[in-house]
Amino acid sequence: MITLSEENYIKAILTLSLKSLEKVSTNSIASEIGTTAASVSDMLKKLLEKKLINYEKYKGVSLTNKGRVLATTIIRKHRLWETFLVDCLNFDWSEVHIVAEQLEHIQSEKLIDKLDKFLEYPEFDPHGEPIPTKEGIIPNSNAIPLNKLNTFTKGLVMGVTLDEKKFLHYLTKLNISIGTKITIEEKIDFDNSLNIKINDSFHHVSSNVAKHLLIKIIK
Amino acid sequence: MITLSEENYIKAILTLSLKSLEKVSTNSIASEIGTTAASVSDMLKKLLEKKLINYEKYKGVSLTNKGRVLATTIIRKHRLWETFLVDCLNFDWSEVHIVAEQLEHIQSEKLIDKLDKFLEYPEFDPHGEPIPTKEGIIPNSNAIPLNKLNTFTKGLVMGVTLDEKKFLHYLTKLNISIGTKITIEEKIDFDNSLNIKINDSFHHVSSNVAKHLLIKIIK
DNA sequence: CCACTTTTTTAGACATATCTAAATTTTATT
DNA sequence: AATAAAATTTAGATATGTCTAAAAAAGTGG
Repeated sequence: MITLSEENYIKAILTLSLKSLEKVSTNSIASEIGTTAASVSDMLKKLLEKKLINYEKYKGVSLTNKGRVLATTIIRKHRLWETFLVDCLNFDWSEVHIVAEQLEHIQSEKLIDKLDKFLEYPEFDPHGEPIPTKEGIIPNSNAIPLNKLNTFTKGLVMGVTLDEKKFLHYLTKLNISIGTKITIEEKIDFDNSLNIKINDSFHHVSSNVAKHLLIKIIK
Repeated sequence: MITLSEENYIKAILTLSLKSLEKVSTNSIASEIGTTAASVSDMLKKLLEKKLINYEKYKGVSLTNKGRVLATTIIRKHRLWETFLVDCLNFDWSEVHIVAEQLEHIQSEKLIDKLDKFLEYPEFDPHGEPIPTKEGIIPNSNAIPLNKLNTFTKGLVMGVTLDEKKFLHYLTKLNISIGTKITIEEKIDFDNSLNIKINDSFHHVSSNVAKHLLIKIIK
């Protein structure tokens, strides 16, 4: 069972992860949530225990795949509820946030699927932010395929353009999922394959893999 | 600030109050909520502190006016959300309860007013239960005016049919509000006035007052 | 490379909400 | 009215999530 408080931390960690390449710091989480570094430190132990984050003392935090899926789901719920509040209930877009912060924690997959359908599968919330899919993918405007990036460009994986079991399985093996940080280390002219850095380890991927990975450039 | 847990207790107390004339017992609350009598005992102290209940050790519980208003609001929210789930999202009426149990605790008066409007001010939820008004009145099907009741009939005040300041002020003075238990002690033929028992004290009311009080007969 | 600053963690409290087991009060029965 | 049974409360624990203050680790500049 994941508590409301844990959900808020996981969401904050994703939000911060999307802003920079660095691992997320205890202090940044504290200021994002509006609490103390001590409280964050306590909570990180619990989140590690539940395998929602990767965490070493004094070394910062990143989300595990499980954590990323959870965080994305919460953001999906938040943005769908915001859409409902503005489109159906005629709320002003500026006042929906606090209400959606409560609604995003309602536990019912069925509810959110039915709400999605009722709203006719909106792609963007009232603030223009993309609504993550049921599968945990954050559809992205500024995301471009990995093979179009220049050497030494850094970016975050925002989604994939191929929904094939073997492909997704391969990505998992490479430790690539939504939100994973990738740096282009070298482009090989011969076959358009790439040497890339995934988190802290180096890998080689084919052009065919690269063209199906959507990346948002950061920093 | 009222916590989620406190809201659940207050709601349970109203539910039980509407079923019988007796003061609500610790054990009945425990089985309604699904907890132990010890936990209920602890919580009752907190609710008394917050002036949401009338409570004396070993003597049972009743809601104060403040508590009744809160409880009615929660039921209003619950029933409006159930209506939304069934009418808009095509949930089956049998599966909405657990989701509505979560949604009923969302804190936003504006949200519930707008939802009410969106649903076009429904009078009954999908289970046929009346939806309390914004003012905390539980509209009632089987409620009849106090002056139509026979001697020694017992009932609960379900609403009023006169929305006049002086009238409501007078009811407050008599300690009458939604959910108050009334027994007809004597009907006076001369002017159709009544001697009634309100909770444990006796009062005399005019025919004019009696005809504007809606009562649901119990037991 | 050593001292200073910043960041992070730990230690120890506190509040909420729950539990089990024991004590107390009320109620029912003989 | 005494005693047994039932209901209720208290005592003492536990778990979550928070805090302040102190300790420890990491980073920074002369």
